[in-house]
Amino acid sequence: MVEEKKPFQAVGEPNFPRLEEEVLRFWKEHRIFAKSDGKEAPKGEFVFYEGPPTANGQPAMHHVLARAFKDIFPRYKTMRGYHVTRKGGWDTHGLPVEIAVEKKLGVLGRKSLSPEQIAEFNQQCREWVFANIEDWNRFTERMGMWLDLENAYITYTNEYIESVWNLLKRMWDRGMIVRDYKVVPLSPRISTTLSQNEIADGYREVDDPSVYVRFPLRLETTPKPVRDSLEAQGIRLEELEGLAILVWTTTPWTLPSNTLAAVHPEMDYALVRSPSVGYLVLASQAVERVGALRKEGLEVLAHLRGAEMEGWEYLPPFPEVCVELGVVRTQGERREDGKPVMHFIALAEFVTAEDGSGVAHQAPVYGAEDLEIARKYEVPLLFGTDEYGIMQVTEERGKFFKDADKGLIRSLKERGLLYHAGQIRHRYPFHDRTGDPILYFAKPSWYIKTSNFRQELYENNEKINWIPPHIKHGRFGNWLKDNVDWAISRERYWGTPLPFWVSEDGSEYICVGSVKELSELAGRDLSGIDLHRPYVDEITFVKNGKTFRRVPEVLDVWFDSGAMPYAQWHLMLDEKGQPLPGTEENYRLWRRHFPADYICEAIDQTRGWFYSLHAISTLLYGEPCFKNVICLGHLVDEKGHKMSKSKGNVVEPLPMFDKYGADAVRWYLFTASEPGEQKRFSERLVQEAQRGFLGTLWNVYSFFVLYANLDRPNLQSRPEVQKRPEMDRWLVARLQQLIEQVTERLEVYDARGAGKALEAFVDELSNWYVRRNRRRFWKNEDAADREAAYATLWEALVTLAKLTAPFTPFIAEALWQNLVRSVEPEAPESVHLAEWPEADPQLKDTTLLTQMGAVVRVVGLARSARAISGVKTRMPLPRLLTTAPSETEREGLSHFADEIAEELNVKQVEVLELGEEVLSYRVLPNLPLLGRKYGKRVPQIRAALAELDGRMVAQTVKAGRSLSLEIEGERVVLEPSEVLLEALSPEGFTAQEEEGYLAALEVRIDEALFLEGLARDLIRLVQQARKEMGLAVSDRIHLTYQAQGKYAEALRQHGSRLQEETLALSLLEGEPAGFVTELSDEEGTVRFGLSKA
RNA sequence: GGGCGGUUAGCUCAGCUGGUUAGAGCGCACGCCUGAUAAGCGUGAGGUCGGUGGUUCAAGUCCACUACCGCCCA
Repeated sequence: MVEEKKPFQAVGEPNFPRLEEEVLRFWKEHRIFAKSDGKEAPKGEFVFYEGPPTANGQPAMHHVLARAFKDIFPRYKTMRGYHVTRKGGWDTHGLPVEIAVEKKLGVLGRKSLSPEQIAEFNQQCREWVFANIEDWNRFTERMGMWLDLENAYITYTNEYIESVWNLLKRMWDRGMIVRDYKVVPLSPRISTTLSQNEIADGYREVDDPSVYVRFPLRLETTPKPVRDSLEAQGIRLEELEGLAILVWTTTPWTLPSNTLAAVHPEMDYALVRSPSVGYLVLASQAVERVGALRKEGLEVLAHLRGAEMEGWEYLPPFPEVCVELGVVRTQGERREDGKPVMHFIALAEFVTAEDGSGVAHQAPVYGAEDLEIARKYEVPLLFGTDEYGIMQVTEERGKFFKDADKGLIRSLKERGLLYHAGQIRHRYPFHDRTGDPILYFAKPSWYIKTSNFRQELYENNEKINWIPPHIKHGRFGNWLKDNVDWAISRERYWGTPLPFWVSEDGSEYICVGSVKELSELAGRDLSGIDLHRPYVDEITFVKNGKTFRRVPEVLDVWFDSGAMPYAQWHLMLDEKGQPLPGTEENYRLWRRHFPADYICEAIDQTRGWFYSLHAISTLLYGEPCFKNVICLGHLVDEKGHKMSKSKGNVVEPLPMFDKYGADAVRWYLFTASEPGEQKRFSERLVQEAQRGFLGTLWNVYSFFVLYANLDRPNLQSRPEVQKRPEMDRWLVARLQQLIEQVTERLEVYDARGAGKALEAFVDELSNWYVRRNRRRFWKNEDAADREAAYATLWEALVTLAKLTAPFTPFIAEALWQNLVRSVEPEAPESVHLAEWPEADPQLKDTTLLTQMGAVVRVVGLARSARAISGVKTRMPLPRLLTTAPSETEREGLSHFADEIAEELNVKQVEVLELGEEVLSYRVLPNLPLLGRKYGKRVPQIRAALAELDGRMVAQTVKAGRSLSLEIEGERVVLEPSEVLLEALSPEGFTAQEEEGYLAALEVRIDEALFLEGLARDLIRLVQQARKEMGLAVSDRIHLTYQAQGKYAEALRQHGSRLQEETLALSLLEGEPAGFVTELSDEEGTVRFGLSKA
């Protein structure tokens, strides 16, 4: 006999990693991703932007997190009938690449590389960028992320760069780009700009000078508020000969560059008399501390508010410097409007009096905050050093800046300006490669005037849906509110060159917006040229009789990535916003993919990609370029520590995939915590996810296949839902509910909420539906009932395959292939080509759902009661009394009384109506209702209710009558809905009660029940033996036995039941033959002999 | 120094607009089931909800202050 082919492929122990490899092979062979791309999309485009990672490092666990969230919604939307373009992208320029290459080459400063060296360096960068591209591609694919890697945009390509130039040109034309100074951290000597990252590790504790200097005030310029204030305090200005403001600094070498002295507008300042140096102004808070430095008492004569002193002029410590540097012609020169050019008191919020005198020396060349203030007061810059940190002024000229401190302090002393020179210990950054202290230095820089668009940036942000919501007005909103101009230039090599050409005399600039434009300027065709340095540097041209050269800087890489909505399609527009000739198709592609419906990255991108995207689109288009954004929290280790290579707590993704499967990792990441929260990650947690959700789902699936292969149900034509048993109709209703929940959650980008709904369903499916219905799948002679059961479970599993497809694409595919493709040859080739299920409201029987809810709840209570009683489940109990708070639920309990009885092994289930004899009740106020109505009287009402006879209240409520109470002489009438009744455990039962649900077991075991229990013991004994013999579940047997005592009696009464359960064709008393098993205890002894029929 | 987030059971996390006895999973202990079986299920113990003060009939939830942890910025 030829064995018939099984309807379904046998399902064994789950091996998720192997399953995933098979699914990957299937996808590849059948080009499923490409087919999903070509699938009909009646709902149009759902726009997704891939935030480009840099591929120069290894993909790590946090990339799995981002990629999982980037994958789930496009998959979902595709199933819902959208088309999703999943164009990959790579960020290729910038510092991380340069640093990696520098390390590799072992070069240090690159202050002045020759063009040949730049060419070589950039070539290395270009190669290095994709050092790990293979790993990235393999990893992306392996984790089940569908991304078009073949057509990925790459930021270093000429097309991309040209689009970036085009964007810059359009900003340039609108006057959005300016050149200004920016304070950057330099490594002096090599004069190389460092990044924050490079200096972050370089902080050291050092002793630096702490110097208090007198800046003599020019009394003739005393502001009126100061005059008035002093007068009111009885001080005459004329008497304050030699009055000086006391300024503090830790960088004496910057004193020659002083242009302002800053005070806090709200702070209180004191006018004091020093026995040693005369009149001084300093922060009141600092008076005692500063006096102590010179071991003298400072006598406070008057108080001034910081704001009053604004504009008060002083004589700087090195007044000759400003003339020497040619910034002004004479000392004390004034501007056309009569105001001083520099050297006056300014207001600044950042000033404190914690250290120093509460008056901050301002040398704007050497501090970012100082530069801000200088801009505000329109004060010029005094460059006391060059960009290598060499002093250019004073007698210390030619010295390294740090070495100038001593001489300058001596000089201050000679000039009679020094109040005190000491030392302070603080943290200061050093460049660890040169060992030099960092020099903060104002360098000319290119800016985009984003601060002019603060309002627009903020308003456009209002249109974006942020997940989690607090980012919108928190981290991102605040950042926009305090927006400062975007510094876009970098003195680097590997980046998009700034397309700005400057005339030789520095007076004219030209921004180039395309290769074609550059060709025209240069008078030759440049279409083949590499748009990187050094090649673009070599292009010069003459216009209006002047030779133009490119400025040396390259572009901030964040501009590269923020330009991807346009540059990924090589968008090229003219000044009117129309596509340049020949780029119409690019334009069309861009329009179709702008703005994005959804993007997702980790929280560190608020100031990175999220910002650059937002800034560019707001400035050029006046609208946001993404509508929904998930901002992921960081991944940390199990102890909440950052994962880092040095700590050795990094969890590699690929080994996790190989051990537990990508689905398990994905599931964990989706459901572990809110996406915006920091997530603790460890192998153990992934394992938990695998065992919990995926394992249970797999179990149900394998259960189905096991029995379906035996029974061969007809799944092509399934019985109508209305004609199926109630239990099936319940599962169908529950399934509709699930579809609604998952869909609703995914619509609002809540993967976790959807996942939780799936978990709850799978748990109920396994531990309620399958558990309760096992018998219907095994040896069920009732064909209609059996077919209904298979149909229902099959539908549930198929629907689950679809609902889980976006989350766990592999296991979903495995289910689909095995369950659907064999039954419905017309079905889509892959679950990922299937349509998202729609809930059928007709099938969602809410009454049934409520009733089954009560059943499950009561069963739980009864299990608890049984555990307390100590009587094991195998022993039948005569009766369960039960009730629930609502009429509907009580009906449900009656309706499913047989299910409950069987589940709990009780003979009878009795549902008690409200107010029945055996029940007593706790009477509680319905607080949400009563609280609003009675306020302060709630505690009294509560107390009064507790006094009442519960059964009487129950009867009143049952009759729909209101309840009358007497509270402190006043009558209070409560509606039936305003009180809650909770049934209490009746006397003489082992019971559990909770919120109105009750399960009370009658623990009384008579002879008949006892024998029945013993019979179940015997059944179990034989079943165990069958298993030990290695029989198949369908094998028939013959039984022989010898029994004494109660067991003999149990067999007499329940022998046929035993035969039925154990598939025994005969049960004969006699010498046990074949496989022998026995049992002996105080109830008697029994020996069985089993032989295969 | 500023901004944002977090702090709930041994661990990982829920807890909607304030409302009855604060939940889940894992772990632990105990038990059940035995034709989903080298699986499955249940029950139980375990929490002063970081702290203090306030608002309220009622606070894990709202307000103020504060401590600690994390991230970002300076």
